[in-house]
Amino acid sequence: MLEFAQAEHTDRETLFVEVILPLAIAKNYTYRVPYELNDSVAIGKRAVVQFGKSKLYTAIIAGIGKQAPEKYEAKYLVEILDDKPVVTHEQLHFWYWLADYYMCNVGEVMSAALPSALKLASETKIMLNKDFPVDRSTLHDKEFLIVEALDIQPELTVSDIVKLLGQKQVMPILKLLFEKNVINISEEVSERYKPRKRTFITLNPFYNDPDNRRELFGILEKKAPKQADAVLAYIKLSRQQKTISKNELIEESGAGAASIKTLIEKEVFIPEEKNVSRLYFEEEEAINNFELSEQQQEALKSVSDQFAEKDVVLLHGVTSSGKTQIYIRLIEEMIQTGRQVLYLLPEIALTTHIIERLRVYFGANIGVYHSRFNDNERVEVWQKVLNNEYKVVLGARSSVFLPFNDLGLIIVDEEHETSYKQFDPAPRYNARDAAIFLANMHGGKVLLGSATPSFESYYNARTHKYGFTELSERFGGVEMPLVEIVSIAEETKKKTIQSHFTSVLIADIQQALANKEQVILFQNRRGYAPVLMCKMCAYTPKCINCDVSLTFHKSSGKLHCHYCGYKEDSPTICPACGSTHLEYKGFGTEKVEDELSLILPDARIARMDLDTTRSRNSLQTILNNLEEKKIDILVGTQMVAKGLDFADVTVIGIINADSLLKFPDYRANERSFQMLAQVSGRAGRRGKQGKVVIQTYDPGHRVIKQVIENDYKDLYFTEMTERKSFKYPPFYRLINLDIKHKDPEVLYHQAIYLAKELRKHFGDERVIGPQAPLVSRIRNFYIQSILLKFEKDAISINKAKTVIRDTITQFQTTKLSKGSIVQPDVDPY
DNA sequence: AGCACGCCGACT
DNA sequence: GTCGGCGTGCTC
Repeated sequence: MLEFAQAEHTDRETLFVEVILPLAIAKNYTYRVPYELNDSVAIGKRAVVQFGKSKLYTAIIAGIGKQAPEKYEAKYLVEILDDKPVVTHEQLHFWYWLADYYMCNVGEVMSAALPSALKLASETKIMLNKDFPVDRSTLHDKEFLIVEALDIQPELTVSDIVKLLGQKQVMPILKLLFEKNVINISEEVSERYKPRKRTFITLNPFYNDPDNRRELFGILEKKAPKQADAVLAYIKLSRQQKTISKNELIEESGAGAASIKTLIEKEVFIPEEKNVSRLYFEEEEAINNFELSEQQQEALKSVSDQFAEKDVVLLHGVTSSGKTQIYIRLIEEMIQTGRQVLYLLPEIALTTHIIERLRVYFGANIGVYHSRFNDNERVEVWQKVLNNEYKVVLGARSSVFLPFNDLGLIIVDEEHETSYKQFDPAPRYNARDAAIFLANMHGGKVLLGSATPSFESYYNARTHKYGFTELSERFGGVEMPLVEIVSIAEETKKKTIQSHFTSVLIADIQQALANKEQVILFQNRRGYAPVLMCKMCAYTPKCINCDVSLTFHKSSGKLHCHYCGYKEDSPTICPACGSTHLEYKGFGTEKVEDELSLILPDARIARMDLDTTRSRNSLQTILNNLEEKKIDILVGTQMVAKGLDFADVTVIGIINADSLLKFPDYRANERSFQMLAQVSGRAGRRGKQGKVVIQTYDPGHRVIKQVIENDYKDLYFTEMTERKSFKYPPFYRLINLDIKHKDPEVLYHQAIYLAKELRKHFGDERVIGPQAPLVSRIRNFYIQSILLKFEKDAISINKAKTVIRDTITQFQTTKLSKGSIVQPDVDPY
């Protein structure tokens, strides 16, 4: 990779640098260093270079050499932006590894890794930073000129500024302006992270004194009994919990918001706005009660012990078992040794106040890195990590790209979360896997934590590649929910089932509603009915692009394709035979919602799926309504399974578990299991016993049994190693490809050709497809993936990559295709 | 990623 | 006869 060694040099020599450009190009380019910059060049610094006819880019110096290139005349680099490298040698190593592993260009990795403010290019947009009004008299002439121009035209590109100043060297000026907070650089219009605020109430310490308090009551009881109630309620609540929100107080006391407001004005109550989260309640409790239980202590010790031998340990802890507390102890230990810690969380979890809590705990040592932070903030974190000012970084997947010097520990929380994998632009990396490589590079350790570990991590743990530790009890005496399996077949026979709801489920829902508790119903299909079928000729409308049956949506009255979004009007007569006997088969969330409202007309029912949450704030609104108890029953798809914790949800109903159980491949089965376990884990909190009702035609199904017994640890493993009846046995790897073409015919031929090539190299049994699985994966004019069978050491994924790479290159030269080929992506599962 | 070059269809 | 579509190839 780094072909040039760092050169010893004097002023007189001509130096050449090899730079990484933030573009999807296959190789690095060499530039000539002007004499006066000889002393400034260093690996990891940013250089501004002209690439192509007129474009300027910020590149990273990846190597320095003295040899002039033979085949071409190297251009001079324009300028060096940094005094000190902004990218470390380790990072460069990491970039190259990532590019190789995920089959993309280093430039693409660079693009993903650097905050955009560090990547000034000619088309980069410059704006005034409105948050920081700056005293303009302190600006130099040229800076002033830029600021004035921005007054007239709020958005300028770097090229505009080049024209404005009549000079090529503008980057250093812009860099300075950025550092002075005068300008913003290319801030994406993405939604800014808005923490959710809630008002908390504390009693003025003045009234902690018994005499003062008595006096207060004396006055209030006569003049304002409602206010007296509020104060009493506060005192009552303060015995049970540490923090009291305004809403809780209103509810407990029966006094109105006005009374509380008056008390605040009288300075009896002191309000405080705090960021709160609706997600991950367990974290709050975890950090408030900081005594490790016996089981936690054992788990902590077990993790530490295993780190002596293993680089990675999987911590499997059921929902609410208090994994966070173990993380905190480990972080503390690591900081004491002076090494850095990276705490990875899935995107959504980061909006929580776990950040706040950890700040309290670790002070200014902790940094947060988040895609919804703006660029100024991101660059700030970058610099502080580089300067070793942050010992702990809490971040989403992109924080694996931060310039760590000495990473001792990476915690990957909710290790199974798919949001760790980046899908859309290359590099299509999984931060969990990248983290393992990263830690390894630094000689650090990785702790993977999850209540429902991913298949592959479980496998690695069971084969002793990873260490393994378990937390099987909920923390703080919270009971596991009761799980009841109800046979749909039996209730149908006894005629006790109404629509899709068994008598057991209805009874539980009614009980919950009577107790003013809430219910979540899970149905893993959106829309009204997934299939429309002609009763006469069995015709079903299919998507013109994707060849899957179209789902009927009652809300739009149309048939939708859930793969590509194609829509058409729902026919009233069969297009094939003209019959009017069309039948909706199966059911989705829309139908569940519809029919439940007939059975329970008084219940307030809401639906949460992709259709109801598409618009900007709708998800927020639904969650708020649920929390404020404006919703009694929430019907939803997988969305309801993810991290939603509400104290008053006591009943979870799984309308039809079978839709989760009959998937043909292990990976889908893994997901079903996780889904069931995650949904079930939501029932009951804070002293309330939860209940899970699973409706199924197949009560004896293994997966269901495992859920009841909470014994899924063996499930994965047995599925992987023993069961032969699965269509795709273990050790198959899904290799994600990204071959694009507008003509599905061409794609089809490419798919077949690719499979043929792979067969030639790996033998018939190892390659699945192309006909069934591979071709069915052609969607939206992409070949998305191919399945390969990997038996332990039999073939390396690298060989497969090489073959795929070669074959795909051939596509461009053979008559097979005129299509453009996008970088393939190997999914390391 | 941009951008130029070049080869084919539909227009003032 | 040209304008403009995008397929292809190159950028140090």
